[in-house]
Amino acid sequence: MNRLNDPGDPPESPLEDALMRTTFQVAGVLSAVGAEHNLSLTQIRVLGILRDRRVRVTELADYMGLDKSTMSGLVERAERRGLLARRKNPEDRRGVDVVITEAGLELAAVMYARVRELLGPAFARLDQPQSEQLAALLEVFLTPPTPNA
Amino acid sequence: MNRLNDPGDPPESPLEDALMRTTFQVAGVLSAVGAEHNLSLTQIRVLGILRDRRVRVTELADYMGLDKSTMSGLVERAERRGLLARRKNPEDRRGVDVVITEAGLELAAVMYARVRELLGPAFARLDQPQSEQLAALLEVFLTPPTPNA
DNA sequence: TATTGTTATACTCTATAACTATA
DNA sequence: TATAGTTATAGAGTATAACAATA
Repeated sequence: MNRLNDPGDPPESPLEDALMRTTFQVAGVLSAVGAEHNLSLTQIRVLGILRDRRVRVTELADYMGLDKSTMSGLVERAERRGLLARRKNPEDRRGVDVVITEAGLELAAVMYARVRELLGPAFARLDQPQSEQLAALLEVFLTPPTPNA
Repeated sequence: MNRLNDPGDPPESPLEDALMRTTFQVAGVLSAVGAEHNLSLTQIRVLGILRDRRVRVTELADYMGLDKSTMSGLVERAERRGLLARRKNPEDRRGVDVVITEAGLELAAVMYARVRELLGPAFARLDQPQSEQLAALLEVFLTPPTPNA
């Protein structure tokens, strides 16, 4: 919006601006839903990733851009709550696989349904062709880098 | 368009899916850029908001969906680093306004430029009409609720 | 009485460094 | 030697509860 210092500071484009606001809005909804279940945004993402995958601790840490020690703690606390479990990796005896439990799956389903509910009004402002187009454009935007949950 | 409880766990729509991934991607870039300067995503957002506004502690907390005590701590740590400052509110002697400093503005500019740099390749995959269309569709999506930074 | 902001407390999240057990 | 994971530590982020100052 405003540019107090100009040097090498290109004005934000409408797209950049909209993208930032969208990010904070969606992240805000995710955080709010997580808070209803005492889960952080990070934990929500972990559950989301593990819904259909069994991954090793380090793999998960790299995937999310966190240190392995951070992931150790995240897994430990989620395991204590019965949402995840650790399994020995059958091929590498150093390795630990992380899997989601039934309770974890159920909680993930509840939360993602709630996210859909909260985001519903925003989605409702787009008609079918617009939704498809937005999804398609976001896919282009996302294409190669950083696969996410 | 929204499926609340459909016990069979409604499949995510392509749009929902793309939106989640976009959120985590952009948030990831913001976090990474913040990490280069020892700033959290939250602090980045605070700086972003204060770039063109002077707001009270509680107002800022409500705006970001955080408790006022949390905001107190955030402001305190950012102030200690010289990025923000507290000012007495002239109209209400209980009130404290938070303002960004010159150093804070400079750091914000540096970080947002870096974000643009990192997101550049993704933007580059969209031609001009596509960029405009994506921005327009996101605006529709964002329209009424939760104003953000 | 109600509101504004801070502080005390108790967690979670996070990275760094050091450690172990494998490989 | 190198990698996988854990633990110890320290600091930031977060909410709840209690508080002082002001309204």
